[in-house]
Amino acid sequence: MPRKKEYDPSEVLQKAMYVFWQNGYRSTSLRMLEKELGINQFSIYSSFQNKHNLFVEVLKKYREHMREGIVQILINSEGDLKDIEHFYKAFIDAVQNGESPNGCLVANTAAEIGSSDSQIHEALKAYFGMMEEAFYELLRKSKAKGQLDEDIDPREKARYLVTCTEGLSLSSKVMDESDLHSFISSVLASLQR
Amino acid sequence: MPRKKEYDPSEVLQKAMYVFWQNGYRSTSLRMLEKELGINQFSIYSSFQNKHNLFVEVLKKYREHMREGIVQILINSEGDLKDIEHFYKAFIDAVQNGESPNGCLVANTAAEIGSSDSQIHEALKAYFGMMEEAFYELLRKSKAKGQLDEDIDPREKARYLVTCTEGLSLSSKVMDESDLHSFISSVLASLQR
DNA sequence: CTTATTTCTAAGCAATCGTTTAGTAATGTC
DNA sequence: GACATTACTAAACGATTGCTTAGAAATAAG
Repeated sequence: MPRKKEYDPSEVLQKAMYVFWQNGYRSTSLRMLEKELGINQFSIYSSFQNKHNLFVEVLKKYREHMREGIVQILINSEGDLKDIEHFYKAFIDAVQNGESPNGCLVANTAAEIGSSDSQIHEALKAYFGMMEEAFYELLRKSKAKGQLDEDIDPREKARYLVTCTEGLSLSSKVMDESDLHSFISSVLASLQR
Repeated sequence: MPRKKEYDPSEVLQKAMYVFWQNGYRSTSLRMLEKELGINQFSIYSSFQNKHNLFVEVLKKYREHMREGIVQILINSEGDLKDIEHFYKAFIDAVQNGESPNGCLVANTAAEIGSSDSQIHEALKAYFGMMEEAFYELLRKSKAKGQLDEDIDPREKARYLVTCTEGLSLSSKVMDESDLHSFISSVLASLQR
């Protein structure tokens, strides 16, 4: 009976992710989305309810995007600490070559919205949790191999590395590339004492 | 000849700083400023030209605010690495007790604006430079005292600590307090190997 | 072909945005 | 006290915001 959608909501969500990523939540207008997604405002509302809900969906999509992207470097690692360096360098590279056009979407959203919106806050925590697990598993394997000192707590260090990642995202907007690489060296050195 | 201003532009600037700090650049409207500053929109424009210029002035004010505030812990230090811990804890405390209501204004602005606006970008770099110098002088003294390892480059570590500060600001919006303190421990440990 | 259902286009809603302007009030000099 | 100069109030500017709606177009079952 019904008429078929002329667009794929999943594709549209991906495009929306990049628009929000580039401009931030509040500065992204429905007119911009309408234009970039190639669909009418009505269709956005019928598929995603409203701007806020669309953004929450975008944050979930971003988590998957990262998990299936450069975070694979951590997930596929067998516990070599060098892989943490590879991950950070891949992050900087993605920022520089335009793949991650505006740093980390979660870092930007944490700065913009923080904990004032519970749904968004939950999405941010979920992303942090995903990153923490990726780092934790790597550190755990590394410790099992004996590459990581016995007195180091992988859980604590995993959280430390998450915060360092967000710091790196911020600094990538202010410092030059050499400073960012030097930051990575410092972080790595703090694991290999 | 002229009529006198009924407000102190410096006081007004300080109030504006808190409004932008709380809400971010784009989400702060002139109606909000009008209300919080207690002066008319016309007066804002006659004293500060426009919203953008007011914000640039606010960023300069914020740098002074921080330098004369908790950054004094670093500046007054005689090279004890414990003072870095004191500084970070004071930062978290200020976030928690509402003194720094919304983390670090510079971190938030870096996430929101980044390098897309040259005047704002310059103000961010100036803030980073101020923080770097504060950390650098502390580390230099610490090295002179022999508290810091010989093979550590104070300049590199100072930049490392700046990025950690910004990361801490971001994480303070997502993680709980115990995680933040554990982050501080990890950062401190990375200096005292 | 008719009909029920859904999606589309495109216009429009009130509210708010940054900024400006017209007119009035206050000040100090002559 | 007249006059030039500045700061005030308050209204208004066009543009843009998130969101809604009226009506036409498309689909598939009967």
